[in-house]
Amino acid sequence: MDLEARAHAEHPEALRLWLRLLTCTQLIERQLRAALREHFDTTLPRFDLMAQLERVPEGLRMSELSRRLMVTGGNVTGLTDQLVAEGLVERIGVEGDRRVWRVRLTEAGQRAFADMAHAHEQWVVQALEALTPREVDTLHRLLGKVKTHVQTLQGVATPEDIA
Amino acid sequence: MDLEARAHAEHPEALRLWLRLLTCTQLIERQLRAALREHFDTTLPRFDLMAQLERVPEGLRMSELSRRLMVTGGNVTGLTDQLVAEGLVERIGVEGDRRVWRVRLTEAGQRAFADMAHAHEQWVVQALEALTPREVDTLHRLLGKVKTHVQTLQGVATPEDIA
DNA sequence: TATTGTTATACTCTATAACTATA
DNA sequence: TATAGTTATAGAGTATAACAATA
Repeated sequence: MDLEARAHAEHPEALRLWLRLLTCTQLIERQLRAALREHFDTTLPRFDLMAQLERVPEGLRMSELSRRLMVTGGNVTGLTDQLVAEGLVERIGVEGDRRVWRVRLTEAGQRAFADMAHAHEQWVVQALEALTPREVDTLHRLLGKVKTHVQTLQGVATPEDIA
Repeated sequence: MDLEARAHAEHPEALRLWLRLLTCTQLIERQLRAALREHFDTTLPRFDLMAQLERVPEGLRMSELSRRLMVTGGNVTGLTDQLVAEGLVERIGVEGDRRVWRVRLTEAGQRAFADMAHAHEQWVVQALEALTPREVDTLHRLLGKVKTHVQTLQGVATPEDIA
């Protein structure tokens, strides 16, 4: 358990920070995946897709889901197909452009998501409970700088990006 | 590009922090994967395996690599096989126990890793260049608290964990 | 012609479990 | 019997590219 081994060289502080960032994220993500699997028989990408829909009751088109989840269109089709088969989301035609779908949570999907989101939140809170509220704030702010910079580097340009 | 959508509920600060942590890590990791692929035709797990070996010239046994990389044994066998086929690492028998191997970098592997590590470091430095040295320090320290706590929760208990 | 979404396919990464060979 | 490592297999998760329908 020490992924933090890639350190060496001229900027050891930056490298060490990156490796610690990666380790923390992996530890928490692994736990969340396992817990979602165990308690709700679902996966993180499916949870994320539902989380996007939960914020937009009227639904999102496939291309918008693809952009927000940062995955290609084919994957969104696959995830959506699964969730439709389970009755958690539905595709609704958009009048005026018959190529486009709005995807939205069904009522069952809303109920299921509420349960999952509640448990998910508790797992996250537990993982981060070593930090004081002030430290949570500081971390959030500093990571915000990193996020903005990296997005600029990668030319993502998402003014409508929230949080 | 806004994975940071799962927020809501009773502890929105913790959730927001987790989602930002995840977004930052994914953005950087994606870029590193793409760059390793493009410039060195390799992958992050292979790079990580070589990074572990670079610190231990005499080599590590398969089980130790498995522990350090946080993946199961079968995966280490597969990664090692690939790297052996390319002449970057070698398996050496251990006298006294014929079940055990020491895996270590070959000379070619050392040279290849030095190149990759140098480029890798520059990519990381660039991703984190929005932070002052002091902020890098703060982030590293706060994430250290998270890491320790999560490892305790998961019962990992790794006193020999470095960094 | 361009765009939206789907299909087909393949590759990386990972886990589990059965297996071989030593101890 | 227990341990070190391997093999076999399966399933996420993701990407690319060709495709159909519609604009």
